[in-house]
Amino acid sequence: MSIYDGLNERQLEGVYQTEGPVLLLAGAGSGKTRVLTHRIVYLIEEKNVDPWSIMAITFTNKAAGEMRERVDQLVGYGSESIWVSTFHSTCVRILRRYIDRLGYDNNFTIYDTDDSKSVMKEICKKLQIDTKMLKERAILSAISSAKNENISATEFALQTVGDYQKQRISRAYMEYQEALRKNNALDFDDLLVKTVELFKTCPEVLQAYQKRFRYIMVDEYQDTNSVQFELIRLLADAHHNLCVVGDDDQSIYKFRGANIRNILDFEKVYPEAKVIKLEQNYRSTQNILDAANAVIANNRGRKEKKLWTTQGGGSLIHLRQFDTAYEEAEYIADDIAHKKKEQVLDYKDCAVLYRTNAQSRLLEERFVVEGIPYQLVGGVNFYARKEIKDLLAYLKTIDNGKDDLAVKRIINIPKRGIGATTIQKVQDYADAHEMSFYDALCIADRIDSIGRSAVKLTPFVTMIQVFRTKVKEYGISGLLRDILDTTGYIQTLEASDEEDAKDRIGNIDELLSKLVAYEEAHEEATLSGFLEEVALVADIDGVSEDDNKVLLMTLHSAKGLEFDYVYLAGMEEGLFPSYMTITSDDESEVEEERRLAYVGITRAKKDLTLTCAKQRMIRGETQYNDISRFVREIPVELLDNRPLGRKRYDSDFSILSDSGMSAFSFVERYQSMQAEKERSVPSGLSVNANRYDSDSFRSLQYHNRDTVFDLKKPKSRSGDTRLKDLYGISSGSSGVKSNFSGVSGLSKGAQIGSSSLNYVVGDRVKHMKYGEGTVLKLEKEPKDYKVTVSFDGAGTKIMYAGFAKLQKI
DNA sequence: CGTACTAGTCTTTTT
DNA sequence: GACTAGTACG
Repeated sequence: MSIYDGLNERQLEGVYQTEGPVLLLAGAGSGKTRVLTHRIVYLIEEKNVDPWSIMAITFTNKAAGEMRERVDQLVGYGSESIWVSTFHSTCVRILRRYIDRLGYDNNFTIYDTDDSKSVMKEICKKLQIDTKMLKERAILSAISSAKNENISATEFALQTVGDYQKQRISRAYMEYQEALRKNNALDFDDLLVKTVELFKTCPEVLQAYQKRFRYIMVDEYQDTNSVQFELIRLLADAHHNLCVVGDDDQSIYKFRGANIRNILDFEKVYPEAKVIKLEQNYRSTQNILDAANAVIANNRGRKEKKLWTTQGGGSLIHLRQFDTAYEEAEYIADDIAHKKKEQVLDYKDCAVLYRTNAQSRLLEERFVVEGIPYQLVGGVNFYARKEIKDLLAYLKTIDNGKDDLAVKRIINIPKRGIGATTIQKVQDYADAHEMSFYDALCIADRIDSIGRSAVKLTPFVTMIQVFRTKVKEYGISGLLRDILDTTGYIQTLEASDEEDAKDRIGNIDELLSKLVAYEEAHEEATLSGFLEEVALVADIDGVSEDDNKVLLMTLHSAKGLEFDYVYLAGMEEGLFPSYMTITSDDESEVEEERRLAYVGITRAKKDLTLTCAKQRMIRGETQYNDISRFVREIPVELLDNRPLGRKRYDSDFSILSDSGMSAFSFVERYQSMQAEKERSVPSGLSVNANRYDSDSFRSLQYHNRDTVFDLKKPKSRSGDTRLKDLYGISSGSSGVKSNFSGVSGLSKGAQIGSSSLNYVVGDRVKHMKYGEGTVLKLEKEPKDYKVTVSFDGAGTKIMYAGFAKLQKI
């Protein structure tokens, strides 16, 4: 009995085809990881390939660890010398050795998005870029896109002729790279770009790696960007033993530069490539696969694939719609709790997936209430928290004095009475003498302009120096303890009346344990090593299968994972697909969302539940969204529309009714109701309303939370009576300003705004985010008008007129 | 120099 | 609604 017996013919083909370029088109759940691990085992055991000359690139550290583990189980030796890691980690490893050849120090620091933003902020100030017109974020994302295409600052500059905006970005790009170089720092994209640059400028380095890596494998190939492709191409150039594994239907990272052409055009770049399709699915039931196939079939320009399984149909896909997002969360929590009680499932078999991180809050609250253990993946990164960033900045300063950003972050934390003016003076001096900020600090007593403030700076510098000398004695965890003691960071936190001081201290404890764990795992635990690991962790990396917890995460984070029970929450137009993509001119954006839906559906092994809410609060705004088009793309016979066994859900909307009404008849009914409403509202009514200052507005929103709107039974009929008669406000032809009294209970009083409603029911209007739409309804609220608009792209929304800032068109 | 409050922005997804 | 940057004031 051989270890390859369990593989099907196609999979074996992928295992045995070790030489030359191979494209493994692997549908979801088709066992691609199995092929990859067995391929590695085959290379080592049957082909006597030295594990040292095998490189495998995965998408996350977690995947890398799992692959190594699996190979370990099969081979039992040598797996530790296989180079398995992510693109970013791979590059860091190479750059740590050779980046001095590009004029950086080998102990460079890695900047996260926050760090980059701080740098960019200063640059904008320096270049006098009005960040209202051109946001730091926008500049950074332009730079990032350029880097993903391997376009350097100099090359970028060449493409800007005649485009003023681009020229500004180009200047900023130049300055940004210069600042990073000065700080001896690289951002995420630089890790890739600089490695490619290194290979191109130092052929001997490239050759050394080419010689070493005789077999290269890349997982999740559909999500590689142009630089990553370039990197792989360079590395594989000597032996051409490149095996890429991916699924074009699961390409979901276009927004960060992934180039789907990499996988679609693989055969063009490598005409001799062997293409193997894996279509047999070992993960899900036929019903789930049918749903996934049906949804993804709506995309164009894909490599035709159809997943199949020998498993039976399985249970139908559950579809539930609720009045509010609260009820949605309640249902999911209840359902899991119920099934757990019945011993149908264990917590760890479940995952709740959603489109946006913001959706996690309600779910979390509900899980807490019901006492269901859960783990949240993503959201605010642990290492992005303030207290953690502070302490990391200490470590960075001690590790790399050139990192001005880190030094400036902590120089006055905890408070040392060093203010912005002093910092600016030191910076000016550093600029004038072309030295780092920290070096200028060291000689602060000799800088005239600083004067008496130097007394405050010297102890800081001394402290850092002492840390540097002591780190060798007590190791890195000892260093952190010393930092905490010496600075009194925790005491300061305790003394502050901040509510979450306890949480923060808890986080610090966690950081400390992470340091200890790092020391235990690495014989030569260095500060740089730890900081690097920290910079490159993905949220998902912290997830362990041993914990018996329900996982909550975004669809993006769920890629590559599988669960018996999957809940896809928030299946609503405008949320998923997001209004950004619906309103975009680029049609391919909705296709990317559809791929995301495909990823979500195919995570489920046994049971899939789709939920949505009629009403949902997003960024303080109540939205009413239609059921997602992706749900409608699922053949109705795959969906259950029966009520659950428990009474309380029977009253859920019509899809749950005994009448056997399907989701589609629900949608139809919903639409006809919309149309009905449109007809019943009088037209030709023009109203001038007042706008309120932000104070009154806040209370409006608050009020809004407690109000349950119901599209079926409008609370107030804006129907037959003219608004002005009803509410005693003057109305008239558009453009006439009017006051309206009778607003009470507002602390600052409702100021009479200058804007007015110049649209009426039936008018076409434009919204900043949702684009164009038709006004369906205007309702008077105590403090503002509630406007119902059916947007062409983004569905129907109810919003407050004062907030929505609708333009008549 | 430190604070407390205000106004503005925002997120769709992340190595 | 949540968070952050900016500002006015002590």
